[in-house]
Amino acid sequence: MKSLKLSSNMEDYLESIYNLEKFNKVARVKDIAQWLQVKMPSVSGALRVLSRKNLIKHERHGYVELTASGRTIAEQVQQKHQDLTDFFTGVLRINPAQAARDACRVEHVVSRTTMNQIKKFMRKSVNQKKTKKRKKNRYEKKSSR
Amino acid sequence: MKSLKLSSNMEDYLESIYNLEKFNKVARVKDIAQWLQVKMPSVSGALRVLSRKNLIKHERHGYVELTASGRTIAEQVQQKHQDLTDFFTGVLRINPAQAARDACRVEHVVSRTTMNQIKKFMRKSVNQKKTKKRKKNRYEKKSSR
DNA sequence: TATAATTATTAGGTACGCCTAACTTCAACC
DNA sequence: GGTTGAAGTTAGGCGTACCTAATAATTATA
Repeated sequence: MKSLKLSSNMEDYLESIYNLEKFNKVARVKDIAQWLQVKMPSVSGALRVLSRKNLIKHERHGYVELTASGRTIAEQVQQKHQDLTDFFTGVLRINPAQAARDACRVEHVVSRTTMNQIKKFMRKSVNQKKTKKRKKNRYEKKSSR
Repeated sequence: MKSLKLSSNMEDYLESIYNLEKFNKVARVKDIAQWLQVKMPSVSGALRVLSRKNLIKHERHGYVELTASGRTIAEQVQQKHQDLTDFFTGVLRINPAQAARDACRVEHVVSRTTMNQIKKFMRKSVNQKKTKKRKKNRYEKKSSR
């Protein structure tokens, strides 16, 4: 590994490789470009940087693969993405498309502290909803008799 | 005005000028640099850009002033900042310092839609708290008799 | 297997945003 | 009124991240 802190953009590249490996089995330059809405030369450049940091393995004209450390980072970003999306749709009632767009940008700038509180909040609000549901059901049963 | 969409960085410059005008009466290059943790030449460069977009007025070696349209943008960003900070501290229970840091970064990437839902959510949760408080108070009175 | 189409890379250029070093302007003080 | 220190600017350079155009490698097809 070279430097520690990764730019938002490099995180995006890792995340897209992670997703492509998951959905397409393999990640290719063209697919990464399409996923991130950039041109292929931009991907080539980024892959060189990520290779030097030992976050991916990439041989000329070959598939792109995450290394163990690359995967770890990708999973962390991906997890933030998922948690933020859930929070935006489930708590803030934002439509899924917009929630995904916001998550994509927020995931790179939000602190660990805040992510933890978001998750804590969601656990709490899930419990509250369950309680409400139980109450509501009881009420409905009563009134339907 | 030249182009419409402003970069995060330029928004930061506007916001800092806005805050300095508010707290120091006037905004100077040196203070902006200090506020944003950059060097003075970076500020000079940014001010040239903002001038060309008619968002600030700035004469060589003089104070920096927001124009009407610059002020409008600065206020919008500042408002987002405030709302996010309130949300982070009030709803997510994040400590003020961390909340401010997160707000600084999130304010540039979060959508209008999401900001609106955040505000809606806060209004709702304020009402719930009031209700809870009323209930609690009633309960306390009862049990203290 | 030669050719065509697709995929990937390299070369070179742009924009942004930061920096240091060197210079200018301003204000304050002797 | 000249000197000096602080504030501000300009010049020039660096890193990131994108692009187009040209070239190379690979894969598919006739």
